[in-house]
Amino acid sequence: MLRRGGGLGGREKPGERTIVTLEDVARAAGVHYSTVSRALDPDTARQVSVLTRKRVQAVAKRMGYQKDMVASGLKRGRTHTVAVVVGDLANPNVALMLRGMSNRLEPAGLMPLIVDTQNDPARLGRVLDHLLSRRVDAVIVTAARLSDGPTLRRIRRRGIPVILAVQTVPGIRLPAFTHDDILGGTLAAQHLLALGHRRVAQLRGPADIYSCLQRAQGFSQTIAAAGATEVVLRSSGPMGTAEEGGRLMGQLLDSKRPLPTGIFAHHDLMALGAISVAEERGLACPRDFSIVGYADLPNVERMVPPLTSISLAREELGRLTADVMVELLSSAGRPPASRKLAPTLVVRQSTGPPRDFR
Amino acid sequence: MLRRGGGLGGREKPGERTIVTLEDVARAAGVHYSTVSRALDPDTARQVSVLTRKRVQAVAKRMGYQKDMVASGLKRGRTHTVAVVVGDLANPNVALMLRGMSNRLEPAGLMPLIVDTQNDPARLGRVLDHLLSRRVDAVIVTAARLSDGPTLRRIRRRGIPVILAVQTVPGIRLPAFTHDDILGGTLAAQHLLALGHRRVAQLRGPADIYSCLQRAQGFSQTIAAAGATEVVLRSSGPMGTAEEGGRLMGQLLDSKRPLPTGIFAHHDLMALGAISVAEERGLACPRDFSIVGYADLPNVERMVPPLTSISLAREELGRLTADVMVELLSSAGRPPASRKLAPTLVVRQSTGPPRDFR
DNA sequence: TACGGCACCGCAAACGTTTGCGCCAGTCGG
DNA sequence: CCGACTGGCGCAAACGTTTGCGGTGCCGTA
Repeated sequence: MLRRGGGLGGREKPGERTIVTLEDVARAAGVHYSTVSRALDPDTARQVSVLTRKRVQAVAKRMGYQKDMVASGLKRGRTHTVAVVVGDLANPNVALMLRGMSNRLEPAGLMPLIVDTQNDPARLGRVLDHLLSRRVDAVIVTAARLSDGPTLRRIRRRGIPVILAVQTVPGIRLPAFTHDDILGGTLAAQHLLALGHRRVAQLRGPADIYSCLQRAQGFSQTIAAAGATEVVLRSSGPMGTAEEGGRLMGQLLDSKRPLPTGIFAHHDLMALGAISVAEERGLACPRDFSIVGYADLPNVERMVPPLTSISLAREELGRLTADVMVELLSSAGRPPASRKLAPTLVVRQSTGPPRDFR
Repeated sequence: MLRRGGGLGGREKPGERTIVTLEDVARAAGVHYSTVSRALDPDTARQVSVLTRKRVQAVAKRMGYQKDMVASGLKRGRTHTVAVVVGDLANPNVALMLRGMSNRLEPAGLMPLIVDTQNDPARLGRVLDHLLSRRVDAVIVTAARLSDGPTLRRIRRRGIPVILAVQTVPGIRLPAFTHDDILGGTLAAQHLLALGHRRVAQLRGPADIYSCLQRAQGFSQTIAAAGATEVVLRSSGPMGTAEEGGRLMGQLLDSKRPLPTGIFAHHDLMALGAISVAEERGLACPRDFSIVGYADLPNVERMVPPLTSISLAREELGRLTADVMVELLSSAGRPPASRKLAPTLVVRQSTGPPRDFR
């Protein structure tokens, strides 16, 4: 029985923290500790006779032995740990995806190491270096910006599996699991067109986020194909805040052109911010303009008005990514293929037929 | 230079994953690897002459050496890792607190291991065992239920520091950082009383969550002291869902007694669910009844009606807890004292003066 | 009886780092 | 000029696990 000092958590007693090692179990069971190691690992258990195996397992259980994953990690070079880099933990989108991911990683014995870059691209490199020094088995990056290509390639050269989720970077040779944002933009456009809108606006998210480019592309090309006119407002600030949405809406209202009747915001919060600003100026949604959001945030159906939005399967995306990672780490297999999840349009009350009023 | 196989992340090349060890650096610098170890650790750097120290540091940097935290952890018995057990990652309350916590732990070189019990009390024990086998330096439990006392005591006996956050358990000898929920309940009651409500109801959260008991206590005793009458509805389901709130509101409306004019819900979502159900029956808030929520969820001010709520300093609580943990782990100090953060009342439009209507 | 084969188990070397100990060459005081 | 001391560094033993290798016994067959 080995004792370590140092710990205290409310009471102070010298030399608490006793940990049971293989050797302790071995002594108690009257075998060599290598035998204990074999008896307790399902993969090698058949190398020891049924008799001693049972005995060792019983003793181990009685003594409360638990494998030291740190020592095991050092020896095997596998820590059963995967780094998950997120842009903002408090983003409900991210949180839901993490939940889906955790639910699949944990049963497989993999522990996610969740780190938050706080949407600061500069932190990605530092954070990844730190994670590598912790010898993570793999990395999942959910917050890749367009400028992160070099950093991602550098990590890949370290030889550990890297998977992208939610966000990807064009031209990078890494498996990516994302939402089909072109489709998302297309759905938004089709919905507005079907309602009869011919003059639309787009409130774009940051230009260094690929999914925003995709949303824009899907939307714009569908609008253009229908021969409708579109005005584009570009956000420069952080991703999807109500303030940004309000600011862009303000710009739209300040312009001399007639207000578009249909608006596509790249994020629900942007849509909500836009609605607030419009209401301050006496415009009502959906009476004076329709707006469709993106990401389908929780409780957005309880807002006023309940927001028509593009719904993303976030937990599902997390689960999918995790499943692929588990598969990749267990069977040393071929690199997995990227996949896109189809978003769906959820129609609520922020959209309706246009009413020309100017 | 040491090579390990196995990794692949999109490309397959045998024997990538090269990692630079102390020995590699030592060879390149012409010293023993123990000297390298000392030269690179600020605490021991003065044991090596300035000359070789500079040289070793330069070589290490040039070769891209990074300390293997796994090996270091094994040797030192300190993994610079703290377990953070949460009840539900996707809960915005939790996510914000985690953000606050991460922001303070990471600069101190501590990595949070976030695990989600999915509000399943039975998982707490298993999850903690797993974390202990990963040799975490400390544990922060943010999801303690009343029934978790024995499990928590068991972990504490393992000798590593345990701190409670958000939720605590009465009578346990562990430092806890929580919101002052008695005060929260009191504030809600005072607000309703000040508006003139004399007949109030309380939609309680689960009975095995201490903070709900505290909210109830603060509310009820304030109401009673004012001589007003209160009816209590008890939730049996999971914590703070809109469905639970709606169900309890239904019970309230079904009872023969006149509807209380002021309602205190133990969670914003419960309040929202209650409002929905009431509206289905033709009652409007705040015209027919006032309601005050709890936790002040993000965007709740954009709901209809904007919810009067008890606001909690979530990020602050996370930061505070993390700061204490950092202090506790660095200077092997005395056990820290518990602290309570004061919530505040945020008045919006779901509360107003009563209007007797039956 | 001899011997190949096999099942079971012990031995010891790793994995990469930390650290007590001890050696060596200086330096300084006596 | 000698002893004690000290700064700088190497040596090697840990930390707890995994695992190739080799050594026992035992069985079966020749």
